[in-house]
This record gives sequence, C-alpha cells and structure tokens, in this order.
Amino acid sequence: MAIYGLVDCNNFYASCEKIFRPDLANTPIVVLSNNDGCVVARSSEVKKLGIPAGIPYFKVKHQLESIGVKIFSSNYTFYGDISNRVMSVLREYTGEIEIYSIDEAFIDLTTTPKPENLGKLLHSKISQGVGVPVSIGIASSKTLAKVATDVAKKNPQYGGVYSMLDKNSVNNILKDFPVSKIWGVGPQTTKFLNNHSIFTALEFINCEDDWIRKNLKILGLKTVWELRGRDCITMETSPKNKKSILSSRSFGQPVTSQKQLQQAISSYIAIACKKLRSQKSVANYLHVFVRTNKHKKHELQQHSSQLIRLQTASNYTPDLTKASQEAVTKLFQPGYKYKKAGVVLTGLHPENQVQENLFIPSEKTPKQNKAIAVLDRMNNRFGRNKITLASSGIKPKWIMRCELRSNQYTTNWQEIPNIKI
DNA sequence: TCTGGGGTCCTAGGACCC
DNA sequence: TCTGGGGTCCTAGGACCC
Repeated sequence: MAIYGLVDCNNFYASCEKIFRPDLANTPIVVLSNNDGCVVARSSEVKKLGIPAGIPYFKVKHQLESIGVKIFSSNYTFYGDISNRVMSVLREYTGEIEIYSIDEAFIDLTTTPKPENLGKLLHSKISQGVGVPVSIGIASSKTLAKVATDVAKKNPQYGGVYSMLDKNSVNNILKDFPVSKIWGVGPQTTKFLNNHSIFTALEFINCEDDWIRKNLKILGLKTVWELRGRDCITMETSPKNKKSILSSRSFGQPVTSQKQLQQAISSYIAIACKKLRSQKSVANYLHVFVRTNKHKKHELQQHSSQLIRLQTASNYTPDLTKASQEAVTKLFQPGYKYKKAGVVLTGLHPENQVQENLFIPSEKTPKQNKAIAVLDRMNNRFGRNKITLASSGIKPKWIMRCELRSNQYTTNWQEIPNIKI
C-alpha cells in the first residue's frame, strides 16, 4: 500500500510576513493579491473574524482598519524564497518530494517505518528552521492526505500532524467531511451532488461507480477511488515542462490607448518568453487577450482574443513581440477602457525539435542568441525588467499597485533586516 | 476609486482523411 | 443511380486547483 504525506504551510503568505516581524506575532494580518485587489491570505486571527478569502479589498478595507488588521501587498519574491527553504527541509529528511504549489508538497512515506513520527519531526524542523507553521496529513492516497491535512489544521490537539491510515479513522472523518471540501470537487460538482442528496464524502464514496462515471466522468471516479483509499494519482517528483505559459496582469489604471496596450503586451511577452527559454522550449501559437472591467456594467465591454500561429516556432522575444503587435492592432478599439490583458503561449515543443519552415529560416544568428542569453543573465542577476525591449515602455502608467509591500528580507541586500544590539 | 495570476485536464464538436 | 462512416487531430470552453 502506498503512503503519502502532504505538507501544507498554514496561511502561508501571512505566516511569511510574520517571520521577520516578531512584533506582529499576535496581530491579525492580511496579504493582498496583485494590484492590492483581493484578500489572498489571512492570519488565523483574521479568519476568526469571518473575513472570507478572495474578497475584494475595497469591500473590507474599513472593517480591517477599524479592528487594527495590518495589511500587506503581496511580495512573491520573498514567499518564493521561504517556500524553497521549506522544500529543502523536506528533501533533507524524505528524499524525493513533489512540489505541488508554493506552499504544499507531497512526500512519499511508503517505505518509512513510522510515518507519523517523521511527520512530527518535519513539523518541528520547519517550525524552528524556517519559521512557518505547517500541517501534515498522512494517508494511503493523495486525496485522503488532503483530507488528513485539513483535520490536522483544524484540530490543534494533534500537534499539526494527522494520520488516517486505519480504515476506522477514514470513515469516521469522511462522514463529517463535506463534498465541497474534497480535492477535485468544485462548486459545479458540489451543486450537482447536493441536488442528488449527497452532502458528505462518505455518502459520495458509497455511490455506484457507473453512476459516478456517467455523471462526473473519469476525474470524478478517480476522486472516489482515491477517497476509498486506492492510490490513483501517483507522485510526480520531477517538474514537467509546462504545456502552456501565461502572463497577464490587471492594470493599475484603465488603459485606453493602443500604444499603452502594446507596451503592456510586450512586457508580458518578455516574461512569458523568458519562462519558455528557461524550460528550453519554443512556442507555435500565441494568444493575446484583452478585457475591459466586467464589473462596470455601464461601460463598453470587450472580452476577446486573437490566436496567432507563428511562422516558425520560436522563443525569441522580438519574434513574438512582433507577432503580438499584429494581434493588438486587431483587438484594440478606441473608446474602450481596458482593465486586463495577457498572452498565452501554446503548442510548446523542445527547442531542439523545431519543425523547420521551408521558406523562412528559423535559426537565429549567433548574435541574436547571444544577445538574448545576455538579457536573461542580466535580468536574473539584477532583477526582472532591468533590460527590456523599448516596445515595453519605460515607467508605464498602467503598472500594478503594490503600495503596502514588505521588504524582500531574504533576497535583496538593500532590504535585509537590521538588528539593533 | 478599488474585484489576482498561473496552471492542468477533460470533453464536445468540427475539420480532415481514407 | 448510388453521396458512408470511422478514426484522428485540433481547438474552444468548462471545471478545477492553489
């Protein structure tokens, strides 16, 4: 039987913000999304106050301020670094891990003699060594490990680690576990199940396989099997190359000119192409999309995209920038206030397997290759966007808001914490 | 005034081929 | 005169995840 552990950092972004701010140890804090748009992380004190996840900041700003909640813009560079530290601890004690998201990792405990003991050890090592609290769930499938982690998180008496390896404990937990909280069951499926009087995970696993397959397809069936303890979703220890790469942002203020829109798109292309080069792939297709603010019903609305097939698959920023200009020309309409735009690269293939176009040479000259390699190195060393194409604009107006960002304590010498002795 | 960003997988349906 | 049908590939869109 397989045994999985899931290690999940509690309130990750909020916990990160507290690491170098012992003065905030018991202060309620929230972290906002890009553009200071939504509340994406809440410390436990804030959760208790009933502030929901994902709520637009402006709706709760007054409430948060009036009760003394400390607000942070998101600081992804910092969270990424803390995440790496957590993952290093896991690797040190468990060998191969599957990094599932910035704040979660699966570990394979199949051959670990006492999984729960290792869980306790990891819990204390991460807490002491990195400074963020984690919850660890142990079970015979990933989906059950997710459930176990939820139990560990909600019940402090287990000390942050909960094992669901024996059958009795599984049924005991599943009978009170709402289907809406199952990994892989979203709002649509919840609605469907509830309409059929299925409310708990236990009721869900007691359904007939045929019925589940017919209505919820193969994914639904896999989820049920996993909840019955059958291991269907195995470990992925080496990160796979992405099949699509997306870069998009909402604008700090509406964009109304074609030039600004083009600048924004150019800068997203630069980000996406850099990711593409780092996985040594080329893209065949480029999607460019633009959106107006759907919440402003009285304004002109546009939600459209252009798909461009590149003449030759490429990861060379100027190629894709040029292609994007054509798309922007088709998409842009005067009089519309654009709120968000982005690019998606698809049809990705390894760069050494490019299908040559008979009429158009795809090989970049050595000079072009060198230039783009230098650009990547400089930007890696000195920070994203230190060197850009002129088409991305300089100090653009549409740049995101992030007025309440904390320091990059661990990744920027200028912002390293000071200690007064 | 103010509503995130980056992914994956699956399915249906059209295009195309033989 | 008779005008098929199955397989495959691709894309758009939906649902879900963090």
